[in-house]
Amino acid sequence: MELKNKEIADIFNNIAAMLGIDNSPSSKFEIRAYQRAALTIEGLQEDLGLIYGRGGIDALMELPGIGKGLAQKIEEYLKTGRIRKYEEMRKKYPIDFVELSKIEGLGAKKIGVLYKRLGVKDVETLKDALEKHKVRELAGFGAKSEEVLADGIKILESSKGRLLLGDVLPEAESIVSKLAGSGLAEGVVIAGSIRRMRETVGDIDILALSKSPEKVMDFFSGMDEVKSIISKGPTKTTVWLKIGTSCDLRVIEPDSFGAAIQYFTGSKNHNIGVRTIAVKKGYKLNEYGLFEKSGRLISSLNEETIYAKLGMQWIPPEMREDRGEIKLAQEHNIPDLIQLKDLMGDMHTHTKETDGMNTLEEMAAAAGAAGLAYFATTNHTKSLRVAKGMDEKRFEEFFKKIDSLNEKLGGRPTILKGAEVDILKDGSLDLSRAMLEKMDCVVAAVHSNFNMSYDEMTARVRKALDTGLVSILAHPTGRVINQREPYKIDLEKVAESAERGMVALEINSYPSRLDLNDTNILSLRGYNIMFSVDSDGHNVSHFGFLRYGIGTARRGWLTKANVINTMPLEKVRRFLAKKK
DNA sequence: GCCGTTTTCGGCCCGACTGTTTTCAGTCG
Repeated sequence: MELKNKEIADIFNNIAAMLGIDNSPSSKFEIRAYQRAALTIEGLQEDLGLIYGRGGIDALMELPGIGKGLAQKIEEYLKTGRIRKYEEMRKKYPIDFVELSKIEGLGAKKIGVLYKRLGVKDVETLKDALEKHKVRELAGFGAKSEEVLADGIKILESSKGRLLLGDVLPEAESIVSKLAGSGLAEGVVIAGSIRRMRETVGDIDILALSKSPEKVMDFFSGMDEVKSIISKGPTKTTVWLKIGTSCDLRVIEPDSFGAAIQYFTGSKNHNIGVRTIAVKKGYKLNEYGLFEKSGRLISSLNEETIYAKLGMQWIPPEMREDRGEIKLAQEHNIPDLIQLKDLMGDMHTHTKETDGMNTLEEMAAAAGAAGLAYFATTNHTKSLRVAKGMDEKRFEEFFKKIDSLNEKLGGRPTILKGAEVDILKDGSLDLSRAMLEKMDCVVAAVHSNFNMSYDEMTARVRKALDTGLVSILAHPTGRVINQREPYKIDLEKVAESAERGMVALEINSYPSRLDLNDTNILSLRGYNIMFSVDSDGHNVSHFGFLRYGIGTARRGWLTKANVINTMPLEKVRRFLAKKK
């Protein structure tokens, strides 16, 4: 997330917490408004400063849950670096709510009591109070509370925050398959942010259908993956996993499947939107079904019917972020999103010749096994010395190998000749024009001098695209999740060049990249540009990353027609040759 | 503080689990 966005979301969450302590009845909904806005901002990833720069207060007010009051507070923060109302409130409660709230079981009310009675304002002062056993003396707290809080602090300190989808999804699938194999459940599925294919995951949500919930919960809480049990009941159990995240299991009657999976998939703001529509129609929607006021069940078995009874089209999970999809579903204009099976090729892969782990032959076999009809090998170029980047001579040699292997394979799959050519500091490309013109697929990327100004970086990349030699711009923002911020670049200006020069923008499927991300893609909807969903595979297993890139493309509302590597080989060759 | 096919006031999603309680508030998702 963009840094400013996190700061503003934290401030809104802090304000919500402070309002929560004071407990006036009218503030109940004000609290919810601040929390909802914070959630919206946390999910944005596009910089609020950019949005504000584009359209001012009005652009901010278009964001769901942000009205005039909050838009003005965001403006104040962007301009002055502070929000006066917040600083006033901080004088009364100088507490780090955001940090303290991360402790399981600790919310605004309890934090307020701990502050007023014991002066607790951050994790350190809480630890001190716990060690002196002062917490158990407070009304509403006991010895057990001290134990739970101490455990919560340990978990918080060992937690790494949100984990990569690419790390968590395989773990979730393993848990699901064990639960399904137990014979205790009729069905087990993944819900939550994993089903929505968010790039990072805060916890794992699993839904099981069973008529003997207690047995399922016993099996689940006893699994090898589990480190400790946070709470356990017949319909809901939460555990902490050894991989460093929590996992919720909800067990539900098979008849309620549709209502349950809809509810547990979220997002929270999407559900609030859908439930509000239900209320307006005089219904009630919960995880057990859609009901009339009288309590009569209208629908519960599948998601499609529930959305239909609310006058909506079914909404793919990846779109359920309260970003306009509810209105679209009411108008029956939900796009037919791209699917993994639509991919016919992969335009960005590496081999042992540079920093890949496998030979060309091994990569070809793996691409074929992954169901691809073609793939481009795009090794690094000479300037990238750490990756043993290749010069013109080595590319000539390597391409001879491709010719002979292509002959041998007879198109199963077809290997395209390419390079991931460095865009140098001055915007020139790291191979000769003559060499690049010989290639089927030129992927260009920035791998150095990340700290340029907004204008310099934008000009650098546009200069490269404007050569007419580039087929695809790889990982266009350069961000690496939890490691490196995106470099400063004007994607709209880049999109102008891409549109003019028939350059596809990459959705890099590497789990730590996923670049462009969903919000980048959505922000470029006004441009007539194509995308390329690529693995950036460095070994044979990395073709499996493509599902994460497809998830991101779906979160960006893309269809098959927006993505070049859904085309059959001859058609994609025409695109690469820049012929319409 | 947000929001509008009940539109500028008067509503605002809904249920499970826990600990400390004797009927519920706080927390979470």
